[in-house]
Amino acid sequence: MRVDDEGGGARRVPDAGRRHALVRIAYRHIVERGFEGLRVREVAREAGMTHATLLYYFPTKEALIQAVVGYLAHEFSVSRLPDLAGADQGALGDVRREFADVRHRIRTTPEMFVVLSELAVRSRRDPAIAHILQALEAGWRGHLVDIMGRGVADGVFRSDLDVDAAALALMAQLAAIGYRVLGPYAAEIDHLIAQLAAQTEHWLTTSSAPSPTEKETGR
Amino acid sequence: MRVDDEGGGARRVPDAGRRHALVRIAYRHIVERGFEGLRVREVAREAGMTHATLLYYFPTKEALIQAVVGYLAHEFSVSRLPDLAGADQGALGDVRREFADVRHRIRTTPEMFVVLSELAVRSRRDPAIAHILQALEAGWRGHLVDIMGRGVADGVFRSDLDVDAAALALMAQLAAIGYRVLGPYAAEIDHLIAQLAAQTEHWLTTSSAPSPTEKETGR
Amino acid sequence: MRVDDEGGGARRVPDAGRRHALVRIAYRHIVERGFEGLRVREVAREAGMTHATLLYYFPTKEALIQAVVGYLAHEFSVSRLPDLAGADQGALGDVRREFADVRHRIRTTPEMFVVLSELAVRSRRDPAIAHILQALEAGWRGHLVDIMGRGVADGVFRSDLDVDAAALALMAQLAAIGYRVLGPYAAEIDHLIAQLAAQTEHWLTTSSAPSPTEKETGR
Amino acid sequence: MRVDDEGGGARRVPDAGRRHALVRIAYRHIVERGFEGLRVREVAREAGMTHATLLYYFPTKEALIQAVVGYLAHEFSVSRLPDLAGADQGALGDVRREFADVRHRIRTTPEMFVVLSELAVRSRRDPAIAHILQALEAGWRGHLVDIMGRGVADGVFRSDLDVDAAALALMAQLAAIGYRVLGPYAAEIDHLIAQLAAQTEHWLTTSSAPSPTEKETGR
DNA sequence: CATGAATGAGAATTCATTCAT
DNA sequence: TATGAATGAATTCTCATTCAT
Repeated sequence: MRVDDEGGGARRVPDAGRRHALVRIAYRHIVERGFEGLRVREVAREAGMTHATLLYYFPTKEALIQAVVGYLAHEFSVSRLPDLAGADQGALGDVRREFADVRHRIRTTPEMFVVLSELAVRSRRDPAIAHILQALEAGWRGHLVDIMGRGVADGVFRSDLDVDAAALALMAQLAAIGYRVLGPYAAEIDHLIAQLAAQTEHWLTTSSAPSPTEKETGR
Repeated sequence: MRVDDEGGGARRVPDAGRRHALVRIAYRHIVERGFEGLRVREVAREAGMTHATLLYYFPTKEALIQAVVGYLAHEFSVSRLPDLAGADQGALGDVRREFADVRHRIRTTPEMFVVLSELAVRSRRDPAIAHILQALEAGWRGHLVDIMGRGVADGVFRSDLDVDAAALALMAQLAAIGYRVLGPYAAEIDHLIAQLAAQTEHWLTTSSAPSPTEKETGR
Repeated sequence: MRVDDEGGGARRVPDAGRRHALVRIAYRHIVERGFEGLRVREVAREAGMTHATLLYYFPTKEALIQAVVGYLAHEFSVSRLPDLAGADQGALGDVRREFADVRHRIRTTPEMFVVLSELAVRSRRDPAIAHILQALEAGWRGHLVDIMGRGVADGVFRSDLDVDAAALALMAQLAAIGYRVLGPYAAEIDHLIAQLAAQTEHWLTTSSAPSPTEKETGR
Repeated sequence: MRVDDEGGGARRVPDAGRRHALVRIAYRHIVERGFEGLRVREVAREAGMTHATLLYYFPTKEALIQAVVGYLAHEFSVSRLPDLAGADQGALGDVRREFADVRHRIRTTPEMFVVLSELAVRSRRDPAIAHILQALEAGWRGHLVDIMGRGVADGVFRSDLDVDAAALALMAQLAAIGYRVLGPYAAEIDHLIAQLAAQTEHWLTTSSAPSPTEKETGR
């Protein structure tokens, strides 16, 4: 279980390296056993140290969790589809890309959504987590609002689009897709994404003729 | 703290009453502190008994949790909007009703969604919960597929509608709404519902030819 | 597991009957799970009553155990080989009969030895049990001393026999046979009995020529 | 897991020492209160630590018990009478030595028999204990068979001796002596030992012909 | 007689955390 | 840095016993 790795060079792994290793292990543990199943002893052992040493790097379990959350936030932002070289796709392309992104994430790093939902649940009781999650969402939302605004400005989206509402709806749908990774419908994820993408696109690109239905949903 | 409660008769409710009270208290605790924060001692104390007595009613903590899950499932099914007396609403009306239902639930029993998401997270590790949740979703999905099929048959929905995909998408959207109860966007829930409802309706009722023409038939 | 037995006659089993049933069940439980595994609830359930009712018959678990001990003592005394009609066997016959008895008991009611050894262990901490066991042994020992005395008087046994020591040794050997029921040598019990019987008889019936070895065992 | 134990140095005995101390205390507790009376809290307290610390050394109560059993097995094998320097005693001497051993053990470490009988009772439900006990007995039995065989080969024991049966009988007798430590006849142990030794020797050394003649060869 | 309900006094075990070295 | 040792606070669960009805 020891990690004697590095051969000759600088003898000991510097602070950051060990910390990072611990965070990644903790991350994986949360994926596998959930938040309530996270044990500092286990994480430490897997990292080749005792729990006492782990608590040297992270003075408290909470601190470790915070680091995991930070790690997740970072991973989330770098896990988008690599940019299609240069080409500007326009607002519609950007929306499509959002769906493509979520599909890409589900394919490459599905555990991310597992942690994300654990986090979402936990955020209700943990303000620190709530704060980070909120920041994440706020940034994303702004991004979507931008896209919507651009789409309207470019005449690609319907002129009467409620930019905020559309962004909100898109975000909710994309999130909903992520939550499905967990459930028994994982196999149908691609269908779901295609369907939601089609519906969204259809809505966004329909010309403005106002249908009377839109305002009457509730009873 | 005693719960000599309800009923009209005279005798003490011997079993079911106490059990039910315990389940409701446990339910509330899960809402407030999450699954991992559920403590039999706390629940028992709040019910005016010792934890030993609680374990008399529920031989194990797990049994209590199962009862809570059962309670939730039941509550979920009875928490729909009361039926609009007799009147058949048609498929479109049924879809609208789904959105209305979710809004109604969010207004009257928002905690339900809290427990539901705790459950969803927990179901990944607890087969018993996974099973119940799955049954719940399967039933719901069948219901939505029915609606979609009826809508197509009645000519109210587009003739080329992918019934299964549409149901799946609708379910995801409705769930997405529920998940939002937790987050910081609670205030915008109504907007979100309206938007998703509009988009969905728009998609469903568009005639097959990708023309901008919209036809509205439902009442 | 219910014990609805008796058909029409006197409706309820009188005190003694129920008590006896409970004792027998408890006895069996001790055989199967040992003293520390005895649970009043289990015994009661098997008797078709609640533990509260059992504690009505036996005010305390200890009282139930005492009753079991009494039952055992009684069973032990009636479990001897049925008398060989009338015929007086003489002292040697009596000794043989002791060995035959122990073999008979092992064949017919081996559990008795299980309980007996549980009891023996427990008697070290429970004076009440110790007392009963002691009475049992004292009676038995007296019986053996009688036999030995008679054997010497009749000239069947060696004239220099230490009656007390011989009785003590015989008792110890017979008990040792019983203890073997538990262990892995159960299959060899018959050999063991035969061997010990032969050795004992040989000793008892050897003529008195005093061998110098007898006094030099210890170092 | 470190084993820096005692040598001569200065350091505190880090691991083995404490563990050993705990085992000895537990051993004593079993002697005094039996297996069912063993409480980790008590043992820990007596060792000057909290029960949590004890469970640091022995992750489970069962582990502690196993250690006690191991300790007993070890103690049992070293508790024999110290060898009479060099001198070969012959088979008869070996048999005598067995009796002398049991007397020695009863004098110096009578508790051993207490634990042994607790163990014997418990072994019926605990395969781990059964296994150890069995190994102990098997080894002992082999030893006795050896002695018997040698005795016959050397012409010291009767030529028609059933070596296996005699060993079995001897083992049972020696065990019988041990069991007596518990009971109220402790005072007579020496008589018992002498008597059984005499009977055994008498049997072993009688010449084959069922004649009353006795021949003594051993020193 | 009989019982359902309630309870208290433990029991073992878990786990994050502290601390001297 | 790193760790072994120690701990306390909590947690679930067990079980004999009590008691009102």
